[in-house]
Amino acid sequence: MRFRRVRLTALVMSKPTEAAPLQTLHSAFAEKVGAILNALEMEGALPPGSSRSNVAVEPPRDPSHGDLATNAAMVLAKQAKTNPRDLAVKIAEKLKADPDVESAEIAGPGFINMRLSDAAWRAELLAIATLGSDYGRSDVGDGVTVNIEYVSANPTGPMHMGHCRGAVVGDALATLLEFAGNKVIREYYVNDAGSQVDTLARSVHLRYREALGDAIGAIPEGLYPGDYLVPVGEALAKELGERFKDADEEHWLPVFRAHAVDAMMDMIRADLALLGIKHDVFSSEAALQIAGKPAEAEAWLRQHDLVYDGVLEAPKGKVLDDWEAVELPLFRSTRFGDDQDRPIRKSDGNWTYFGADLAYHMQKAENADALIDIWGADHSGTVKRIKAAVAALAEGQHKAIPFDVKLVQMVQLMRAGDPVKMSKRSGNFITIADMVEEVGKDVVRFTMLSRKPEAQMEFDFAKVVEASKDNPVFYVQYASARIHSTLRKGAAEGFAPSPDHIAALGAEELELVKHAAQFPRVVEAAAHAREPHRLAFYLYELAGEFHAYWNLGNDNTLKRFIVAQDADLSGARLFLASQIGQVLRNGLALLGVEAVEEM
RNA sequence: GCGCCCGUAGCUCAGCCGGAUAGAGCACCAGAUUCCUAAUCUGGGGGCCACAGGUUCAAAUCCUGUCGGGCGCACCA
Repeated sequence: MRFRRVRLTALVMSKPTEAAPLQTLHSAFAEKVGAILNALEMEGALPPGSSRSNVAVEPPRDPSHGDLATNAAMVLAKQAKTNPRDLAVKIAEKLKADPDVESAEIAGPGFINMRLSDAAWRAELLAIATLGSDYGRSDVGDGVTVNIEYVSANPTGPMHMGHCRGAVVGDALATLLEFAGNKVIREYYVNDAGSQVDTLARSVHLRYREALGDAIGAIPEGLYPGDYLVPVGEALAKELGERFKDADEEHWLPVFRAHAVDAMMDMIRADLALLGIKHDVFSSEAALQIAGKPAEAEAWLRQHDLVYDGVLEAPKGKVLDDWEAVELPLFRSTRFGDDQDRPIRKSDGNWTYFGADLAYHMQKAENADALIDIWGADHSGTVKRIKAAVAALAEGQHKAIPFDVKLVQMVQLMRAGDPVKMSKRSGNFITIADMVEEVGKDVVRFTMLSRKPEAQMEFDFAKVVEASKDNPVFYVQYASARIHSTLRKGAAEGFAPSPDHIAALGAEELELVKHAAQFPRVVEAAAHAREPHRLAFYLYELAGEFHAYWNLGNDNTLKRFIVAQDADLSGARLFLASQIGQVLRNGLALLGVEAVEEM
């Protein structure tokens, strides 16, 4: 497999080699190449300050080319006014002087292929053991505080399937970025100010009357019919008595709205907990408005001539009978790449969703260096305006506010090949609680993370519980289970994992180490790309390598982890097994999936 | 009509800030179980990376256009 390249510039500048408790073999080599290029600059073979932004040190696609390869000579030849191969010779010479480098050969148009010494790989195996659950942890995030807003489902009902993917992706991304050296704020935006929470309050009021003995009949069109509101109504009946039973709506609406939202958020938090998801901050849209944030934002934007009063054109390509031209306060999002300026207030004076959201993003930017929103693909149309808002803020404050909106595509639920029908109106939909109960948290999480989020996916209840390699989560967990089973058996027979004789590990075992040693690179690449699914694929491959090695023992008992007649070798192999298990565990932890010890 | 995402093996998908002969699983074919868990492994066939141009020493990857699929396009949320 291939890995995203590690940029030398960042690594070389970061810190001297001697400290580096987080240093792993691959980052060490990126630095070594950087040091060599520095030396060549001193010698005059390279112009000083040459741009290295395209220099990569990475495992070659074809393993027969060696353990590591660099394209440095090809990238820098032009700047050095020489040809790639001549420059490659100079770089390779210096690489060969490194004791960890067994060979450095020039190949193709100017690649330098390195083979590392077995000792270097054994040292990496020890590093895994030493770092333990910190193996793979990185400081590339440089302590930058990232606010990740995800889920943010409307507080009108339980979490259902539509929320699931974004929830899992956001959570895994948060964990990943933390591991990669960022400070992370996990935030949930509670949309408790719109008309839909009024609808919710009315629906709950109905259930409240029902609990007090009124015959409510069928739930009227336009209200939420779901049974989940029954206990909310009952609780309110108990708490408030008959006080609001026959009162006018204006009297009870605020009370019921607040109670209903609280009850829904409790339910949502419980649903999220089933998936192992916990947010740091819940921000209320209503509170934001009460605090006057949108008004502040508007004033600030008007000052900067970014909000003006204007009239929108009628939408094209779509016929609206009730459309009429109205003057509204508009944000100049077209100045930042949007197709149309966007209203921040409605004609009734209330804030639009966007108007509040704009202020909300400004609030988030007060406490974070970078922002990430995880949204469902059905909100793709609003990405440009919110990006415009953040861009305007950044411009006004003369600072960069990196901002990413990740769109996760819909999940098509299937059951043995047939689509599962859901209808929200009838209150008949599959909730996250249903899903977790049916297939388990680990399956839901791993499956959601085993596809890139911007691609549509199917989730087939029948397939995801299959206990076979067709199902990646089982495949990876099975590797973990096998490792623990071996360690248990070893312990029972008096063999303990030990680093003392890892010199006994041969080429086949070191192949496994080489794969495990990719983990820190994968973490950095996944964090950089903000794509946790890369971890899932990596773990699947590592598990595959492990299963392949395991099966060598079927044909040849001397290749098992436990070789009864050789305690030293057994200790070394069990040590290897336990470190592979460590890497699997570290990777699964980033995905929020348990590394099982038994299946 | 416009915007965003996607198009890679028969199927499901990786790979995409350019790098060496494009990968995996499923399915199909042929094998491995006196076993530390066969819930596994080994081997095989299978590709115009949607299409057409462009940039480059080098394009599945970047740019432009076309076609196909999904999502969205009122002051809703």
